[in-house]
Amino acid sequence: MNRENGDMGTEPRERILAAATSLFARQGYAATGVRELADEAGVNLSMINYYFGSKQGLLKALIERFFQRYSEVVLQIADSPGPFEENIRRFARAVVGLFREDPDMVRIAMTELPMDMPDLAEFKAAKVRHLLSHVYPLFLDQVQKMSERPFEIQVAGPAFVSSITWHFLMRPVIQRIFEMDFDDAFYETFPDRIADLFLYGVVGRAPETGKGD
Amino acid sequence: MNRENGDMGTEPRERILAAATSLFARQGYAATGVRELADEAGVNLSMINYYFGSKQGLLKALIERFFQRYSEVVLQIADSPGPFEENIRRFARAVVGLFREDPDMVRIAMTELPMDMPDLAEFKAAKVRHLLSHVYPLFLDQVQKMSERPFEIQVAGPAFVSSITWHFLMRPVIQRIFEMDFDDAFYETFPDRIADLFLYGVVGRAPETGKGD
Amino acid sequence: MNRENGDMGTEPRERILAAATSLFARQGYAATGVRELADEAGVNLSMINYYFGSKQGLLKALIERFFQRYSEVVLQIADSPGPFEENIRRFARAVVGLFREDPDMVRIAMTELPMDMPDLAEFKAAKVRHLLSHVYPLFLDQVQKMSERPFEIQVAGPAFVSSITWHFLMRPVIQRIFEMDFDDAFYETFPDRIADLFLYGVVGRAPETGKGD
Amino acid sequence: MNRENGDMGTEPRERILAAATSLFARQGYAATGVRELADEAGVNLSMINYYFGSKQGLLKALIERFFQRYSEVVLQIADSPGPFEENIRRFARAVVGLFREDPDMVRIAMTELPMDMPDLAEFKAAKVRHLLSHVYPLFLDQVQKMSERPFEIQVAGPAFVSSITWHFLMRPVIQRIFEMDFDDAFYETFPDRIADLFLYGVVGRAPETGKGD
DNA sequence: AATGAATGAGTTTTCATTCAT
DNA sequence: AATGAATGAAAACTCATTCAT
Repeated sequence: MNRENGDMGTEPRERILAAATSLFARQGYAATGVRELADEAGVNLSMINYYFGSKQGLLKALIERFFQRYSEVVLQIADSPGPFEENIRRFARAVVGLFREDPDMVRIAMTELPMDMPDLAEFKAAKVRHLLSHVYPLFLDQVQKMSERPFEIQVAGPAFVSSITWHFLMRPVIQRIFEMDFDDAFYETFPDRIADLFLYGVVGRAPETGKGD
Repeated sequence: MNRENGDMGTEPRERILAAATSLFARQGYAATGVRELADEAGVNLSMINYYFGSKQGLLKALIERFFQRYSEVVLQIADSPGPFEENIRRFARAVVGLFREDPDMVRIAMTELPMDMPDLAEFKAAKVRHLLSHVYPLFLDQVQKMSERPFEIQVAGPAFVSSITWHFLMRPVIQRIFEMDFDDAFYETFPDRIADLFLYGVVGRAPETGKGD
Repeated sequence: MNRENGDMGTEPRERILAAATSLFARQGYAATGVRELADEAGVNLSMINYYFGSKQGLLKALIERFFQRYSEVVLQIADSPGPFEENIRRFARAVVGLFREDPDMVRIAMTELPMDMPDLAEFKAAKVRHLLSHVYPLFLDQVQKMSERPFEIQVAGPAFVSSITWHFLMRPVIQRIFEMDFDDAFYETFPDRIADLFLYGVVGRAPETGKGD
Repeated sequence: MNRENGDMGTEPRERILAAATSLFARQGYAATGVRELADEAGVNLSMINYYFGSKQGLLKALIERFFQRYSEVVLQIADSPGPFEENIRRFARAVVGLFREDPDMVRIAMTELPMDMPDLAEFKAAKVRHLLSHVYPLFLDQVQKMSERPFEIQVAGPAFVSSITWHFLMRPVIQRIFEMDFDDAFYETFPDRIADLFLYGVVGRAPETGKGD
């Protein structure tokens, strides 16, 4: 064994997935070569095709894994619904928790849609639609009654999701701009900050429910 | 004149920029070939290097142009500040107006950051920082007083920007999910919906200065 | 095995080196294309980059190999020095023998210095300096005593080397001019002719240790 | 006039020739681009083809000019022959004088033989043959009588020429190796050193004729 | 006489993938 | 399971030259 990097204890297949996650997130799928990938993973070039059939297959495996986890997290909330506000907060906490586990995966799953993979595009669309069909019931009925304004899910839904996702996509940029670091303490309150903002806006009334438990 | 496609009235240079905008947005920078680009623009392959030096130079020109326009729009508001709420609404309207002009550019400018263009990354970061240094004063002081909760610009700022940007990045997906179309009528009210959401949240009080309803 | 030309017995790497030696010598490094080279070697185009990294890497490998051999030959003489005249003759014989093995290599190693390979230029300069530092002691001390005129190594050294090298560089031209052929018989006496000329000039006294006549 | 380099007083045609001489000598004909050339000369790109028809035409003009001058110098000596030794010395002085005027030209005329210019190759060969037919009579008859050894023009001729030419081709290298500079003083004695070496060798008898006059 | 935009064939290099071992 | 040599297509880019002005 004379490999030069990476976590050599783990399986080759896992090492490839880890290397791909890192490189695809940093450089993009199209801009990352399989040779570079094999080097980073410390495996032979041919192993990528051996395990995943093709570079495309590797990306597909990555994205499927991400949505698998996403589904688990979301459906768990959908299966035991509570009051509206609590749903929002649980959703924010769960998604933030998931995204923190592997921010690179977020970028890949959200960003990459190779033009020559229509089946992957369809797969993603189907997954998202399926997720939403479970999520919206958590909010839609209740918010219609509570809101003093007409509620447009096509506007509010993406806005809520984006306020979490965007944070992870742009985290390096945001950190540089505000010359700060997002540490564990920040992420304890972050989901509730997001939920508060979504529920009451920047100038809205104080929430009765405490943040960060 | 024996060109074979594209909008032949405009200049070659402009046709290349237009083709690049469309293709980069749809397929990504790395996945788009210069041959494909030249075909789409109806120009000779060499014209890309002739006008822009390299494929990278073309991307840079594209992004610089976008931020140029972005700056103009934002600084125009910053130069004549008004009350907090009005600033938010003007900002939302201006940015939505700009993004509608060329949604493809939004995707490119926000998404593409080729690993081997550190100068471009720095350029973008500098532009954003400069913009923000003009924008935040419009909101920061006033919102601190108005808000009943502690205000965190690092959370609320990106959330506000993302609620607009994300809409344009994900528009095709959102349209498919809700089986609808974003027409002119929608965009008349959209900026104020975004502003309302940011100001008062989904369940917040009705705005007095409602627009479009 | 379905290769179409060249000497198929040898390894691809060697075939590339052989083809490059021939083509670079005949046409020059810059004027020889990698496509042409791959054809001549009977290998796939990509093999050149596979084995040598780049066209430049191929040239470098060629030149390094030449100087490697040159060093061996010269240092072998330097390691067992004899009387001055004998040193000169042994040097001439050794160098002529080396150059005859691969005249094309001589041309390449002496002529090619691509502007964009400063490291190669430095490599060559270092090699030559190293060689000379071993060679000059063979002659310098003794010739100073023997010569009736002041001895200038900067003039005589290059003149001696050039009288051998030039022959191989200009051989095709010389052959055409004198309408003759340089055969084995010629090369048996050639080194001593060169040595005689260097030692005694065209009108100098006959050498006692004449060879080949 | 907003040109950035070169001697702007001279004609465009001359500036192109000067730039080509410098660049071809440094980088080689094949490795020098016409755009680079036009920049160096401070003329428009198209002027090269306008004046010389093609890049090849430019090289041809350069080489023809060199051999024109070479011929003049050599034939001037051939027209007024003297005793053998004097011929040798006059030849050396004349050629060194010529080469010093434009060392770059020497390199180009001696080195460049583009494969796709057979007419130029023939032109050069014809010129050289013509020159030699005038030069050899200066030496051949007389040296045969004087020499104590059999004289081989095919060996001695090139050796004599090379001892001068090589000096100019390798001058930068030689200077670096010996950490010295070839100044005017050096070139006053250089032709006679070369002639001495050719006539009597390194250990031959002292010449009666003084050097450097 | 002079320009510079435009051309198309050419360049070197890199790519994902395959295959014999 | 694993290797690494080999492939052929495609990549980005450069070239000398031409042409309308």
